[in-house]
Amino acid sequence: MRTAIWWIRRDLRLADNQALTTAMASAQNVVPAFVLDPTLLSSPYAADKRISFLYEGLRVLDRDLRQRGSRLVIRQGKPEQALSKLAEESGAEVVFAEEDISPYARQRDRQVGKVLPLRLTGGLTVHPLDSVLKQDGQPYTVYTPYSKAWKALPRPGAADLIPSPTSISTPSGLTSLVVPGEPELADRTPFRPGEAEAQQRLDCFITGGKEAIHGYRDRRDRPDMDGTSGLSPYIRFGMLSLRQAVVAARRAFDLASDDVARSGAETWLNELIWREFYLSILYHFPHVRRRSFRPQYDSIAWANDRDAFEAWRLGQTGYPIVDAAMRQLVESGWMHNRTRMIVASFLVKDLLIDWRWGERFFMQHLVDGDPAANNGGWQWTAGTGTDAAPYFRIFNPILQSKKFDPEGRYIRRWLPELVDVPTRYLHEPWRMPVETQHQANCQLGRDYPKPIIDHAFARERALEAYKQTSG
DNA sequence: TGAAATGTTGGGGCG
DNA sequence: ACGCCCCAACATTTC
Repeated sequence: MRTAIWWIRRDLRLADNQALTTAMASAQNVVPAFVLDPTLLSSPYAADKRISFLYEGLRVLDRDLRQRGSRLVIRQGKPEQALSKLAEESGAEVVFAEEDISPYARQRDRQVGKVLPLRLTGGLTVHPLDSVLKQDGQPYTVYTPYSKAWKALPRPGAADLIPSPTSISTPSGLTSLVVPGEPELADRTPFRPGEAEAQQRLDCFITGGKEAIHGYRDRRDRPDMDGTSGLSPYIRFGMLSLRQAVVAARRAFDLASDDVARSGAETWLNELIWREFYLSILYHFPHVRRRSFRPQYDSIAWANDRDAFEAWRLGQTGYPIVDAAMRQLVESGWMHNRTRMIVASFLVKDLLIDWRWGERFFMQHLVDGDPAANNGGWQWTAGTGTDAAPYFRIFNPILQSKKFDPEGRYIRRWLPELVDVPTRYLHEPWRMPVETQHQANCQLGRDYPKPIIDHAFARERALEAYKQTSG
């Protein structure tokens, strides 16, 4: 075959890329193409910061391609139309792409498949999603048995990773749009896009000792520490493949000098498997995108108070750990995983607001926003999903705050109005005597809100509301 | 990948 | 010395 299109979607990398490799093995010329899809870019789930990260990532990918004698071709419009036109112009006979599994992606790919030969390859996951199944052929719906089955399969090693091609032959003369974007938006997140940046972060994480993956088990739950990998946006856009990450986890395991270090590597591997588990859930149960995995929970009598949602969204609930986390999300496009659970529990259980409101808001702000992982996380917290927390498992935002941000460094980082509040009042500032409020330059109700709800009351209300579903 | 309520145990104060 | 109470610490059960 003379020419093929490598259609890039969420695989912005040259190394370990099965779609690119297959295209190059099948055709002499490869056209790396990205389609700006208005349906995705103007979706109610779109996020400015995530799109900026994507656009910057495309610029970096274009530079990487040019170093190999190729270039990125950007087009706009409905993918089936844009790709048909590009195929015509370039003489491409086939389109290769890494499989994506969200309901929209699958519907989109069906449309493209109607007008062009579309060959989908693996690469989104380590194990193909229909290869991790129970004995009876049904998909797993509980994490632990899923992870056991996942780990029982042969795992890729370093030798299985596909190296980056040294040169790619691409026909000249094809027109390309300039990547749109506002770099100043991208600057407001702590993530610099690109495959090289992803590799560098991965290397630091794997070889960084007790401050990195080898301390991961003990540090990952502490939002006041730099204890996580910070790789989620890169995995989201395929600047790092899950295979690469899993191989690195193994390497970290082998480098580990004691049980703590080994369990750090094992814990991180489990997080990668969680990601794959939720991809599997969305693939096998696409209805979760709109509804509860367990139908009886679609009948919860949500309070859905708009003012309460506003307070949550703006980080004005009066619970410092919640508010700090929401400010972190909106300002940086990222939130620590522990606080994701805390704010989600607060929205769903304390404020009794439909988890879909929170799911959408997260998608509108997270640089790493991924439909499968985000949906899985929200349904887990809401107790409506697979492997769900039982409905009565309700986080106490004060205890969580004391436990995971004991000195309040995370709270003070994101809530400047509380910097001078003594630590003993920081997790529950409403207990602060008036005199202390003056000394701390923080008058409750003026500089920082009083709590919008009493947790003990909210807990009882949530238990009652969930009980009504007879779940 | 909770938290609260309830139960149990054991040390120490005290009459 | 003994029984009784209190309560912290821990365990178990319940939501």
